[in-house]
Amino acid sequence: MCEIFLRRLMRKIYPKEDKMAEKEKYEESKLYRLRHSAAHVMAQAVLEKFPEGKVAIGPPIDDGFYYDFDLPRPLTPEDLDEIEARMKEIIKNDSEFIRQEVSAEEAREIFNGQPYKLELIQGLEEGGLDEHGEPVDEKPVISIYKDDTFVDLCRGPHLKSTGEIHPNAIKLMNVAGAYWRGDENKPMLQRIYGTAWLTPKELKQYLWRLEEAKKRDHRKLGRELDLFSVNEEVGSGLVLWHPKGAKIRFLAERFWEDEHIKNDYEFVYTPHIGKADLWETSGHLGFYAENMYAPIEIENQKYYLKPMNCPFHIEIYKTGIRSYRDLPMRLAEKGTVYRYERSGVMHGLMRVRGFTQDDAHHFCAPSQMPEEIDFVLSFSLNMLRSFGFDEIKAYLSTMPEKAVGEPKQWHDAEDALEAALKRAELPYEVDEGGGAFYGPKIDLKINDAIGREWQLSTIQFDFNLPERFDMTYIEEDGQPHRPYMIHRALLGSIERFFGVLIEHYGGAFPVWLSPVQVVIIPIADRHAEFAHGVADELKQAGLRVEVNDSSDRMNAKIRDAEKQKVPFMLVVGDREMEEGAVDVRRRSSERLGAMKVGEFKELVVKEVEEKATE
RNA sequence: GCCGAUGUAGCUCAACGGUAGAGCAAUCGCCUUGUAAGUGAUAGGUUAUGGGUUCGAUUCCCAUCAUCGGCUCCA
Repeated sequence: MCEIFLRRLMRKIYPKEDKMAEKEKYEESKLYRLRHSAAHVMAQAVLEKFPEGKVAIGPPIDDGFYYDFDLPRPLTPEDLDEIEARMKEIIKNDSEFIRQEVSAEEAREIFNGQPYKLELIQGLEEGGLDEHGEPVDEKPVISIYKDDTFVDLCRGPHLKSTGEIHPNAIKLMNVAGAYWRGDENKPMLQRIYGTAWLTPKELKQYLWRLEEAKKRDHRKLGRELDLFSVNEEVGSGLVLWHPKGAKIRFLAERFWEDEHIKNDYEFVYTPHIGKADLWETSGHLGFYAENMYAPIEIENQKYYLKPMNCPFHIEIYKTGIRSYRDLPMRLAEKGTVYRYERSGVMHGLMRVRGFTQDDAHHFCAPSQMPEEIDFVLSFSLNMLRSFGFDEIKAYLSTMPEKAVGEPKQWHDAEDALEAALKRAELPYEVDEGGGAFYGPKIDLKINDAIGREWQLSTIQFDFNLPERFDMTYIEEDGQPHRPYMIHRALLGSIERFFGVLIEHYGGAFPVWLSPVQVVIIPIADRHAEFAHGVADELKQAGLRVEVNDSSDRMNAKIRDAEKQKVPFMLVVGDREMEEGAVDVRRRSSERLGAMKVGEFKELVVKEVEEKATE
């Protein structure tokens, strides 16, 4: 899909309503004041250590706070320990936070020698920008907060005194570089991240949650479960799918394909490169060039690796005269695209340079549009739900200030999108003016098992490309008309989707997606033949089965299967052989006891069909 | 791309200015086992790559590449 050509030009952030309410609630909470206060305490500790240091800003954030500094040397982990220790002393001093309102002139006096603060003061004075560099309407009151020996330019609010911070409920986490005001042309500062909670118990729980998140990190599980790798020899951001990961992908894609066939999609295949002219026509070389790989030159022609599939699908559309009777046309392709990503941004499967989109383009007559939107939204939701994502939220982005196409087109499209959302009874937020310049869109985001939000699907209108490629169809009136075009990706990037899937399930995939569904564990050598017989029977039913006939102890085999997160373990020994049975154990450690092979087979086949999750 | 950290066996980690060691995994045996690790032996590394300093570098310095945590950007 043609995601955001002119995002920087067009993007206007409008606060989203319920996020807004949540944010306000947080900002009024004691926890927020505590974190803000902890940031001040930290800044004092840092300045004591580096008297010549310059302070920038230090707000509370989701799980804690940070503060940015300009310091004479890079901080080390030992420095953090020292700073944290000093913070605890400052807390024990229990000094009061004192607010004072000052004039800009007084503020400049107080923060003489602190260039970042002086810049902030100037911003406040001009009433133009707040501490995040965001525009503000009114000229704000300039306030300072003092505690112990530290004074900071600060809007507040704060705790009554530093003693309200529990010294064992704070922890400095790490140091990172951060640009002053987030601008990469401005100086790089050192940011210290800390976490802070009301009680030591909450801190402990938070650290435990971090550990849990680490355990389900898809990069770690990808290695442990032998799913994929990213290899230095091959190149950064280029994924190697190992047999087990590829098996999961195959199963997911097979389901995806079946669903598309059932829903009147037609599959197409398109090349990985295309001539410069194509990308000129599409506008990519104008707007997207910085994300594209350098051209390949052959016979005096420049070819570019495709960053998107749309131009090819459009060219397929254009190979014939299309009648309104042919529409809607739905062309789908799992198209592999390449986008240049800056070297520091790659992240496992989540952010890569080569990835496959489960892409499709819908071409329809304007009159068909509302129905087409309805269809594509419910199709997306079914797809996501099939993979076990039940918490889905939608984001509707509407016409930005600078946009192509008629406002009427836009509003019709937006209305259709919103109507579809309402019919789907989906919670959604509207990002007014947040659409790309070429059309409004719906993004679908899911919440994973530990509550993190991931964007997967996107459904985007495009009023730009049909124009650029001069696409037409013949209407009832016998005249050529411009079709509507919708880009959509349901899983998004298959690589990224896989990463989310791994983290959502912590590697314990539902049975229908498990690369190995059943491991059979013969207790002694004499049971191996029987075990293989059972395996064959299960394989006949389409199950993915392995027999662990190594000379390991049964316990070791169970441990191994558990670590590989195989959904079912079948122990077979003398008793089972006699009865033609298997002793069933789930990876959840639940023992289902002995059952006939046929009975077990039915159980698993049913779970596969139902796409059951545990 | 930027800031910082890191790069030692397949994995997780030791050690160190005098050319590397453990556990797990692997391989080969022995044991023939009842719901998360039986046991012995063997093999496995130009210490990411390329330079420099040094009598000597895996260790110190520089560059490159990659990874990690962030920033920026984003599917």
